[in-house]
Amino acid sequence: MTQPHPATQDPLGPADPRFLDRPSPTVAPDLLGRILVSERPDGRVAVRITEVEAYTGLEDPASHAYRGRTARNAVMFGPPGFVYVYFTYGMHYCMNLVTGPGDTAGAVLLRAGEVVEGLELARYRRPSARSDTELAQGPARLTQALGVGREQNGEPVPGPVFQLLPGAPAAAPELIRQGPRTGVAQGADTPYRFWLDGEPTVSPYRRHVPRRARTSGGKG
DNA sequence: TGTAGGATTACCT
DNA sequence: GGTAATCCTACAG
Repeated sequence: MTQPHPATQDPLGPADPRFLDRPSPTVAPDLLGRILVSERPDGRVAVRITEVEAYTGLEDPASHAYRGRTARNAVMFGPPGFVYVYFTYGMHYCMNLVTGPGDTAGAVLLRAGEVVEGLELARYRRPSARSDTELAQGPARLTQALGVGREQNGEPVPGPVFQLLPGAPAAAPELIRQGPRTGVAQGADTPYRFWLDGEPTVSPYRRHVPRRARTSGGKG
């Protein structure tokens, strides 16, 4: 279930405009170890990315883009280099980087990271975190630690809010692992989840569990 | 217009 | 280990 990822031969740096204009399964491992900076009115938080998932668009039954363009996923169908933020489970936001090639609705979900700047602000934003490891351990936690919500949907990367830095250093290729995506109902066997081996911020893998049918007359 | 279910998390035993 | 929370989205009728 876990396998090493064949390292990219000639990876582009995140400052290169072509960095995100590639298929998402290629971009995803190249994001590991990079630094994502979030500049918000209340301050600046940066995370070192440790876990991601690739979604490939119309061909991918697990992608929000699978059923075509809607108001919700419109950003994914635009050019690479923008953030796609979505709301889920009635309370959480998660963020993606829209990738290429071109307008193919590819995206990489940012699943976990290590807060490397703005620890105090991240702790304030994530009061339920019992340790700094939990500040950005999980896609909704990472989004909350960065102060990202619905208003950041469609923000450019790089841009005034988000910056993607090389990392110091970027992930060592031999530490990159690859396996099935977490929590998705369809396409769960496609090994498009990438993470850094040994990182405590990587969220534990969970298979998708179908919601139990509501009982008629019961609550809900 | 109604309804089922979700790229999750926190808290319970 | 299990499940409630909570509302938006997509889709059927």
